[in-house]
Amino acid sequence: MIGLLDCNNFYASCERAFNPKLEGQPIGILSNNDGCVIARSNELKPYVPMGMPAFKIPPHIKKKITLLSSNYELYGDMSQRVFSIVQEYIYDTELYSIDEAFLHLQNKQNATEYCIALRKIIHQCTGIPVSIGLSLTKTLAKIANHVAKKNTDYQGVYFLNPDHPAFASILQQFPVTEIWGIGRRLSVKLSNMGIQTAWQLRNCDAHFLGKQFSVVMERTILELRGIPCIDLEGTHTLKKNIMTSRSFGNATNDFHDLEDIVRIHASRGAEKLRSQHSLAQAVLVFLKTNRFHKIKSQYHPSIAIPLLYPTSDTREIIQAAQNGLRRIYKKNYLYQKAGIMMLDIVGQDKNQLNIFSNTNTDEAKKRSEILMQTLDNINKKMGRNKIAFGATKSTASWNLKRNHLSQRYTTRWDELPVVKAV
DNA sequence: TGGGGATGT
DNA sequence: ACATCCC
Repeated sequence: MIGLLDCNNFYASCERAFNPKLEGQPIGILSNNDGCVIARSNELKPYVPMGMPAFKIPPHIKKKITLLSSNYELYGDMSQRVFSIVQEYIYDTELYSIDEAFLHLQNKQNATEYCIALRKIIHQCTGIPVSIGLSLTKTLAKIANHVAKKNTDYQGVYFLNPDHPAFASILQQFPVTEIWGIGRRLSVKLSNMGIQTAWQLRNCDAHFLGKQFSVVMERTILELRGIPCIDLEGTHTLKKNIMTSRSFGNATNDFHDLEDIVRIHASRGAEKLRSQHSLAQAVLVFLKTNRFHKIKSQYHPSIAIPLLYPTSDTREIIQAAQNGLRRIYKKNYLYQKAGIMMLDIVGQDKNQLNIFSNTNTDEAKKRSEILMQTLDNINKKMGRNKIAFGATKSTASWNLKRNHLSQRYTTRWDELPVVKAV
């Protein structure tokens, strides 16, 4: 039995857990740089569609609602609290996103009751409401989760049983657009073929549509029939690419700004590599101008710099990234975004010696490992970027815009919630 | 007017 | 070296 646990309106619920005044209010959380609405409380949903840019919200609506900058430090910590409880009660879990986890439930008989109890504990300990969908496959568990959220009769847990008579009618009412793995583009194509509901897709020729679209489509159809094709992924599955990027608060064409930015992303990328015990064989650097400025000329360059040997050493990754930056930078453009990607990732055991390199001797390799480990340990203990390569002004104009940030209630001593006894 | 991925051509 | 698709 597969479960999908999903926190309800997660970001909004995190804000409410520490600010009860927001209870029952229409609130929205904004993306980085206070750009788009990326999370909404139920009360906001009728007024503001998902993903709407903040500047497009009509003023008379804006007056009546609360918009907050995203506070990932808070959400990340609350996420850990929720899932550490989940993992106390369920051994086999896959953390799928900041607010979702797939669960593998051994005992089919009492799964629903067990999940109802788990849900209560999570709410009691964290203040976060969650919904749990149960079924035979991940794709069906996702649908079950929608049912659990929509229908208040179920106490937040619903078991979608393919053998139950209700199964067909639930899938008949479920639009293809909302199926996990079917997005806007695909649902338009399916709609043109006359396929509009999950039930219709379930009854299609999986092999034929697999050829027409992709293996992903084929698996989705089989999963809709209750045949598991997508396993739970353990923490051991290595990422094949690692990207870190960010849009700027203000566009810039200053080369030194871009060097700072690329260095920060390269350091972060190297950290991510080390945290999954892998090495990259190439680093890709990219820049982007603002794609919404139709009039100004656009430039979206990228370049992949091969590394001499697989590495996760911050210094070498920074070197490569800055070489790449130098080669793609042109001063006549205003850049809005920059980032790096780690490519051709391999396991740490692939760190073979290279006879052509005097920086990859056994001795140098050991020293690099010790240095990086020390760096990671200090930053883990003292806070991200406590120790870094090169200094960066914290007032730089390209820094994130976050004008409506709430307190980081759970991770900063000076931002703890204050209780007043009257 | 977001960030992070996988996969296709 | 992109482009497309998805969450």
